[in-house]
Amino acid sequence: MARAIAGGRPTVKDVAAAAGVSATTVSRVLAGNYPVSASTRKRVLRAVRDLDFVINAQARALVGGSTRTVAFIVRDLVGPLFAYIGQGVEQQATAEGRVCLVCTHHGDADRELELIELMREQQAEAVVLVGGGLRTTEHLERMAQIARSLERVGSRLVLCGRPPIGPDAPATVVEYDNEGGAFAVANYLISLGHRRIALIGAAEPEHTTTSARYDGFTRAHAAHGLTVDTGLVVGGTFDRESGYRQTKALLAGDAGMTAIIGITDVVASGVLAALREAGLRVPGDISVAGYDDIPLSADLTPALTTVHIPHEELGRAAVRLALHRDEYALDQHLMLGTHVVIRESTAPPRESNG
Amino acid sequence: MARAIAGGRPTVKDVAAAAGVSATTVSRVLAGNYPVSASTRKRVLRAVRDLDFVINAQARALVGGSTRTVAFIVRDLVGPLFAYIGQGVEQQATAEGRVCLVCTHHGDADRELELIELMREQQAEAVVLVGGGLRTTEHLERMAQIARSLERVGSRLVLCGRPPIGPDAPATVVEYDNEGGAFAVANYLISLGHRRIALIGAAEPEHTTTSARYDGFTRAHAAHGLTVDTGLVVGGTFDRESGYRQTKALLAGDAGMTAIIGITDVVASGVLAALREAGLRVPGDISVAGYDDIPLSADLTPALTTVHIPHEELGRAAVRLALHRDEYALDQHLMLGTHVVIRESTAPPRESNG
DNA sequence: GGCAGCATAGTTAACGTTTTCTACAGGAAG
DNA sequence: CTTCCTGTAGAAAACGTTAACTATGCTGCC
Repeated sequence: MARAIAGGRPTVKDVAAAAGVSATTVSRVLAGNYPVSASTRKRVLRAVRDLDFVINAQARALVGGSTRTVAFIVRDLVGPLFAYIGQGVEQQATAEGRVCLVCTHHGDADRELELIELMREQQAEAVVLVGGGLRTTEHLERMAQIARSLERVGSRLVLCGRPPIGPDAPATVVEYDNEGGAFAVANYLISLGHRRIALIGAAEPEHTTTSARYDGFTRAHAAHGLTVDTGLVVGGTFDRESGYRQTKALLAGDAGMTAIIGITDVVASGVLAALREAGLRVPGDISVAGYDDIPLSADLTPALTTVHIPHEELGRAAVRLALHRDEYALDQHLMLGTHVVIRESTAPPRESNG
Repeated sequence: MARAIAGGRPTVKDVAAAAGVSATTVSRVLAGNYPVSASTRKRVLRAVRDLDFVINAQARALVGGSTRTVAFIVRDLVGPLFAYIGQGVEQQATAEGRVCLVCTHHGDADRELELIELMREQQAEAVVLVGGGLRTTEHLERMAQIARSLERVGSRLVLCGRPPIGPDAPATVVEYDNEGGAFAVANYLISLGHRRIALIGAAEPEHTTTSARYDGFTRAHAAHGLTVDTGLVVGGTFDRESGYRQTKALLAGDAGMTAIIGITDVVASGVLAALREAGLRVPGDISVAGYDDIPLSADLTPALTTVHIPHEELGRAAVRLALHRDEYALDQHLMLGTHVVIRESTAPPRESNG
């Protein structure tokens, strides 16, 4: 007892001395992987409590081979989308007895690479990259190289919500059906009778998220024998402000749409604000839909029809697949489904002609 | 090169062999803390690149003494409040060259204690506890003991957004003025002329956050010579559903309040929903305020008057103080200010009698 | 020319675990 | 009464790195 109060960190040796056994025996009592007599076990556990001993995870990892650590690298902790995926990662990691390292890169691709390197130093068993990234060939090649680097040291690169980097790169990929969700929501609006549907925020064709959603939007039109009026497809960024501004512009231009799809829920919230300001009622005068199904969307007025992404399962699956890649060897590329969540912001157009 | 492709994780020894030097020299080149000739350095760095070597952080920590790791333990990753504080923790940790471990306990106090233990195994330099916790003497005593345990191993317990656990417990505390914010918002409503103000969600008197807010609420009344009608102080959890249900109940009971304060913004969003459903206008018929100033509150209709908490600075300060506790020795208890953010959900009562 | 002092580099012993491998009982089987 | 397990325990090596010494040339100075 005196020792515990006096000294620094007690070690296995200290416990062994206090219990009158060898360090080996202490280790075995703690691990429970070797027969130890009941009386010895009792004495050891007593000493552990008395000294307030905890094992040194670093030392254990050094000899044991594995750190039991999963890293996740994310743009920001605060975005609802990222947070939910991160939540899934953390939960699954915890469920698998792993500890979670987290880093943010705030959209800086170079920083992202640095962080991966850092996680390699930390000997993370898996490195989960969350959210979209650059699609330049240079970046992809660097990423593939990193995937190989990680594989060499027994770790695993996991792409979560981001398309694969190449056929030969050893990486686990967990995507969601971005194009399918866009198809579904556009299809739903068309089925309601809408014929002139605007898509706001489809700016960067190189961005994987944007282009997949645009593709689904187009395919839905084609499926109904319609063609997309490119005048109704406008760009912008992923924020609220952008949705607001672009909606104002469309209204001013008298585009004549009966429905608007925001490229994300956040954009859609800006759309709603602009429409409200213009005195238009949703969904009476015009229907609005979003994408992502972030918690905000249920709280908007009216509650937003949107596309649900299985955020949390995305994170969980990422960790599960990566840690059990022997069992799931054939399944290292997973595509999770999306579906439309119908709320109050959509209705048939005023004069239905469908 | 062949070695890098063939083998497992290259070690300092492998690099040393490839560069024709000793392991010590490699270590010195990497650390840059000892003179090494330019030519040697070049050869070593070359070998590092060729072998795609990264240092083993565990082994370094084992001998070097420090893991350069900060742990933060939080209720959930997804709550906006926690996420922002977590963001602050992560940023400051990164700025200080530390790596961040994250765990969630989902409100389970025992799990929280387990996690602290786990972080002690991980040899985290600081263990940051985010958000309110229980205030029972038993829990406080256990917490104090943990603080001492951590101190013995050179780590540090940090309470972030939670009051101190006791004068003798070695812990860093970064609070925000919870009581003051509650006073301010209640005072503001009273000044507008409100006399019957409901407080929704003040359920658990043992919860630190709840009780501080209730105290501020009471003090504001007292400052104006008013007494709180306990019939207007109702319990519930911290979610939207709770705000919704409790508001319904108050309306049904004909409580006659002219303003409602939600214990959090999320609760307040439920309040707004219930009022809207009842056909009451905010702030025309009734005023509503929240607490926390999460991003959602600006997007609600009407935008919510609330109390701003310096979320991110809370997290940053927590890490800063803990890591530099030699410099900030006298300053290990910090109280950050809060202030009311007036938006559109509050106005004088319909028949002002103030 | 001898010697202090500096710039480099290497040797060796830690750090705190786990994992062989070895050891010694006591009991069962022959 | 050996012999051979089986149950329990310890000794020593290993994990990958760093830090405290030690060693070797040099340079420069008396």
